[in-house]
Amino acid sequence: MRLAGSNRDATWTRIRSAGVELLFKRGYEAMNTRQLAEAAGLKPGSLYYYFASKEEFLHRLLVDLLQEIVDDLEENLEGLEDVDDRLDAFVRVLVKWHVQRREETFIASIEVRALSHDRHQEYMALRDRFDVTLAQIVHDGIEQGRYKIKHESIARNAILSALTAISGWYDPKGPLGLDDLADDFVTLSRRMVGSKRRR
Amino acid sequence: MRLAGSNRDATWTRIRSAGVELLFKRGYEAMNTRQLAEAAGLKPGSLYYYFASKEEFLHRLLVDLLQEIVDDLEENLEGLEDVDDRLDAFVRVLVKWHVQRREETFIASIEVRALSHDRHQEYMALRDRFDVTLAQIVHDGIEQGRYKIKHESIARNAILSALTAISGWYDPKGPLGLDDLADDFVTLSRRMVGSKRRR
Amino acid sequence: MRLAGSNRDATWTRIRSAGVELLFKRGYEAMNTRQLAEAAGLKPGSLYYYFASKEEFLHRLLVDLLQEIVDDLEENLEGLEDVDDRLDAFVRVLVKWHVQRREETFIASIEVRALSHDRHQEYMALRDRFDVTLAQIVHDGIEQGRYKIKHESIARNAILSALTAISGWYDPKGPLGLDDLADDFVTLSRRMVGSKRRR
Amino acid sequence: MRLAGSNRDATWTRIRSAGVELLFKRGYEAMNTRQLAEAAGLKPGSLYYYFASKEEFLHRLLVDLLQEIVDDLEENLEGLEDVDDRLDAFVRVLVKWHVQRREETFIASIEVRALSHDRHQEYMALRDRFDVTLAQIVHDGIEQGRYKIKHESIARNAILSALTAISGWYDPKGPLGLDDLADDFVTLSRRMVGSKRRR
DNA sequence: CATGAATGAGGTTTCATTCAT
DNA sequence: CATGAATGAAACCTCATTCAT
Repeated sequence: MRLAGSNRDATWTRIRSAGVELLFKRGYEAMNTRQLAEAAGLKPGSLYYYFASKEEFLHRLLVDLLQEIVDDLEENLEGLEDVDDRLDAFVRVLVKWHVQRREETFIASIEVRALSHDRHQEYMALRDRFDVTLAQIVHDGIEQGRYKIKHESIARNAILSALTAISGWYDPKGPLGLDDLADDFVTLSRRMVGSKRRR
Repeated sequence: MRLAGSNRDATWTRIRSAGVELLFKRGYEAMNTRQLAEAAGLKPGSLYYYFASKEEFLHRLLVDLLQEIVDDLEENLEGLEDVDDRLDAFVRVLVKWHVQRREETFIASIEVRALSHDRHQEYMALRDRFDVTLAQIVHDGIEQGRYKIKHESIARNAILSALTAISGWYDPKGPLGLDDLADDFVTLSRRMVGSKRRR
Repeated sequence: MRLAGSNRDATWTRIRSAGVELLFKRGYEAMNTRQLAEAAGLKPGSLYYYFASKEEFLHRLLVDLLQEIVDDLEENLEGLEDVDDRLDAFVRVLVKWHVQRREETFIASIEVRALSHDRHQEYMALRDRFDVTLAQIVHDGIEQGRYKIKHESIARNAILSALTAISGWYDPKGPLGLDDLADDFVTLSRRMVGSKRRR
Repeated sequence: MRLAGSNRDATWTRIRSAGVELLFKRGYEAMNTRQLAEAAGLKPGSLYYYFASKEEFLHRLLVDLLQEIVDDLEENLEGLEDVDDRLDAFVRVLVKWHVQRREETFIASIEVRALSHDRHQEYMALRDRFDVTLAQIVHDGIEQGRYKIKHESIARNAILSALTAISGWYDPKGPLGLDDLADDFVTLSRRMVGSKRRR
């Protein structure tokens, strides 16, 4: 039966945020739909009015988030020509997402493995846009004689993994704020690629 | 009955390496004891002569590995006084382990969450030795005016996560060898801390 | 809210024919009310303005159909005295229904089991009229020395099951038409009871 | 844990016969694995040590039975040249199976629909051997001028469905024995195809 | 040591049905 | 009449683990 005042969007929001919390705390396999339902104030079966399967739920979370990040990234890089400007923007955007949407980015970094083959592929196709973007920046920097690196892929992976790891160690209740991280990561990244720019 | 020629150690070795492969490919929750037994050439029930529970198995894997790394690390740092020498050694040891024991280090990076509270604590206590060691190096470097860093914890976490992420992206069938990674990571780390040393 | 132009009878007709199709293709247990609602252009909850339960829906379908057949049968036998005439009429009526209302008769032949005890009884009481009618014909034929049969019940069941099985194998897109089946089944039935009549 | 004296084959036999009874009484969709387990003296999960899924269980039952029938049929037709002899043998074998393994043949006649596409196909491929065999007999009889039939497919389907329907109406506690049915069905079949042979 | 047989707890998912709107 | 939101019961199945043999 229908509870007075219940409504699709509000319920979905409850399910989503309960899901994020559970996934963050316990992980995909350890979280179960009973917990999710309870946290969202529903009975287990009712969840399936909002998603087709537990895995689809995870997938939607991950893809939606990634899409938001990719969009934001492209928007922020739009119009920037200088490689250092582009590197800075890239780093700042990623730091921001890993700090502000820490739980979700953490889930994404770990639970991609839980996706079925097809959904994994779809996710990865989107995720590749990150790597490609960074690869282009690094590559251009080198060609222009602005960056100095032995193996591009190593530097690129090091930068990217340092960024994505933020959600694993950052403590929002600690002394460091978003700006601290963004500034420092900009510095670290410039140093890693051997850029001359300091300010 | 007992298979001819089978003995405790040989069987344990089979279980262990089958477990590593399964944990690497599927993850702890997705791996089940049936698969493990089959891959080790046993029936499920027989596993329990070698461990008390699935979780204990994982724990042993992780702790044994970590102990080996910690031992190796301390051995390699032994006697080194200069911060740059110490940083180099730290980086080289970690790169080596994440390349040579790629699967196990990858498992460790992800499956710590599956450990029960107590075992998690125990593991983390040991793991902290890494951080403390690196923290000391970075701190000394700054005090000696050799390194230049705004927030130590940020740089430290960035270095450590770039190192531990290696097992996630490194492809042993690719063109890069251990030395390539070790050399490059030494360079990257020096740059990150702002060291002047170049060779 | 209410769709323009929708009215009780038209909607019921849609539900009924959607139900027949689904029951024919999937069977009672495999058909669900979501599919039924969708095929009828409604939401699941709305179905309950047209029936009290899924089982009642099935029951109504089966009983209504059976009643139509029984009525038709009695009408067609009305006034026929000769056993061969009566047998012919009996066979022709049943063939006609199993060809023209193939889906419904097929459903009836299989899904009676899904009815609750009481409804099953009610259905079977009506269904018995078939058997009784045929039994009477066969019995009279034997008494009159027109038919030659060892065990009446065997012949009766054989005839009846051959007739009801038509809806299981008849292909309306195949070469055989209603008349082909009716004529042949008349012949077959006469032969089975050992009637001398040939035309 | 293991109950004293339990053993694979004996348990499977219990599951199988419990399954046959339940499928006969309730049908595939209405029977559930809890009932099956209980009737077999097991807990539900233990069933899956004996089959991979409920559907696979049904499939195995049906295919095993069908294979036995087909084998028996071919054995009994072996060496028979005369069409009437062949028809007689065909009928006697089918009557025997539908009387002696009444429950299983009944299940088969109804629950084929519950099989998934692939398993349905496999089953049907085997089942076709019946039809082909009977078709050949009827066809030969006609060519030899021994049988007289208008549309072969109609007669063939009528004979086959009368035979398979036996398991639906035959009451083993009633007055009719296997021989009564076999003899009568031989007579009925000969009459249906218009054979001259009487004894 | 190892196996074969089974358990028990829990997992995800399905579905007929209800009822406020 | 119809929908939208949810329920509750039950379905099939998985799996770490136990223990007699």
